[in-house]
Amino acid sequence: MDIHHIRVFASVYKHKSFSKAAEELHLTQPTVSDHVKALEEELKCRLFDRLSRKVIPTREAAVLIGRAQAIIEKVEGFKDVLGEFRKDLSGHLVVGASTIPGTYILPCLTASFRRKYPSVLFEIVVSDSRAIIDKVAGDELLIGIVGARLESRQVDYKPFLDDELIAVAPNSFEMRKNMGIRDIAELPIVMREQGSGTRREFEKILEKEGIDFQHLNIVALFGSTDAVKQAVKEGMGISVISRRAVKDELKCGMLKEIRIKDADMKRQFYIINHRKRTLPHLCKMFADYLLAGC
Amino acid sequence: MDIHHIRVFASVYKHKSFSKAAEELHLTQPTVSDHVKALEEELKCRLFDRLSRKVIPTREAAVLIGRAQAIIEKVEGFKDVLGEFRKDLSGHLVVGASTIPGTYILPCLTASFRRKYPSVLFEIVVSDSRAIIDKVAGDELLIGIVGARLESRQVDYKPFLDDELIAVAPNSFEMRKNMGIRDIAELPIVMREQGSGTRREFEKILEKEGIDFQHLNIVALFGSTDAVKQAVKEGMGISVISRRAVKDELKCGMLKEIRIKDADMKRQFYIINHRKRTLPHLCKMFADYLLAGC
DNA sequence: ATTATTGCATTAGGATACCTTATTCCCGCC
DNA sequence: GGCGGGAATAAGGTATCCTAATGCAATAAT
Repeated sequence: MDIHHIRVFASVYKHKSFSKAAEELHLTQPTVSDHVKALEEELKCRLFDRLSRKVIPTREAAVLIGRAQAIIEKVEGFKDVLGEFRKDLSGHLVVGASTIPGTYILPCLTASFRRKYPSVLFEIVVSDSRAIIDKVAGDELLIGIVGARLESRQVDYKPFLDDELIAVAPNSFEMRKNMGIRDIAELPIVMREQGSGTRREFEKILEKEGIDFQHLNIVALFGSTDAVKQAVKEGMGISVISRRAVKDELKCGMLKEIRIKDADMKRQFYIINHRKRTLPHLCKMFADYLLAGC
Repeated sequence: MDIHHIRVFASVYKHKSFSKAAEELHLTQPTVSDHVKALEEELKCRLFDRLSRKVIPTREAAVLIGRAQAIIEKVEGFKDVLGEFRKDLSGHLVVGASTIPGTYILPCLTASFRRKYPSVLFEIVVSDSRAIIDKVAGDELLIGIVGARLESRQVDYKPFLDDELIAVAPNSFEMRKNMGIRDIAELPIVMREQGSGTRREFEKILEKEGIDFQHLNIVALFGSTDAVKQAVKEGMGISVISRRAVKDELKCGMLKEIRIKDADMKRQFYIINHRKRTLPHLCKMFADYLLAGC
């Protein structure tokens, strides 16, 4: 019982002719004969009386034609269901983000996306990079934006925006000229916790310069970027932090940047997703929107 | 886009497994893989994420599954529609019949059929054999019961009941012993019209005996059997008529039978239908009921 | 770590169903 | 009786579908 047979049956019924049906379906007349015959054998009942000049459907055919048309319609519509679904850009979109992207990047980007697609409801889950990566690897989150690239074979990283780490000090700090990375390492430092992408990038920079992280003069660890900023403002020490996080403070003079002459402090943000999972349409649209530069 | 593909898709969705689906559908796992792949290519979207140990439907699959199940259900039901239809033995059943069957046979048989299937509405069209045969040949009637076999390549005859023509005379008639067919031919005769099966059978009998119908002493022609009977009772002459038509009159002595020693006056009734048309189910059931001896 | 186990993908082969062309058959119509 | 329209039949090629065997990746077990 194939959809083909049903299609042929319906066409013959419509035209009351095998050859007309063949024409409509771009088949030959013998093929149509064959399919009708196959259906008749399967149903164990004659569907058409083939008179010399005309073809007359039997009562059974008349009973079946409605059902046949319904089936054809449904099958035709099968593809279209997807089209409808794709057009409908609304729904609940959960995005994981590490601290910097979640706090200083996504609020702006989600706002602009929502201006384009107003019926989208965003939920931004903010945590540190390690936690977001784990959640994506573990299928708890479908998409995430993080500031570090940690080993995980489950996760696919796509470079997103550039960022730069800078060293910041309290406004009272007396800046020397031409400070290098090794000078920084001598100062008292306030840092984020272990899983932080910012911290990890800083560790990598130190490593490249041959400086052991253990030997830093770390005076406090905080679970949030804001806490770090507050601590620096209070004069606990300096910190190394995303330029994006302290843009406002630098502008109004609450913090000052320590320019470092010898280290490349650039870093990347990444859009991440599970390597094997297909993103739902809305999710994919958002990712593409971000990657295309919004 | 084949029904097969959809069936496989639905099964994989149900079991979240290609191999379980293969088992359910009595296919092999590669076949299932192939079909899913074909569907995915046709729809240009991934339907399942194949993780190592589990298969997870994508959002698109979730959207399609409802439609898929609806299609499958409809296709499964396609055959059953016929079953339902066949069970329903009710409706309007038009049967053509020549005079004798229509008057003396069908009333009894339709009554017994209706005791079995009470929701059938009979309509018996009575005319002479020629007219009924023409209507069946011309698709005006689907089924008929007649007392003569006339040439028509459109019509299929199935022998039904036996009948016997007998000669009847008014009660006042003075019977001689050992009357033969040639004696009958001498008497004044009352007859049915040209198209009558009874008349035609009588002509055939005469012909076999070498008697020319033109030489009969015909005194009246009537359009109905009852009229003939009345005429005989009134003493207009004798007649040759179906035994079934005069059963009651013979019993209560209103007519008397003239026994004829030398002629075989047996004849057949036939159930007829168009050679090329398929009978609707109710019609076929009734024909089978009659042919099976009720 | 190494080795099973599970589960999907891939490949090659053979059977089957499908479609086509050519031809025949049937019936109604000149 | 010959003609013509329309379906059935026959024969052949091809695409499809299925099986069996193998590959490959991710767990789970030793």
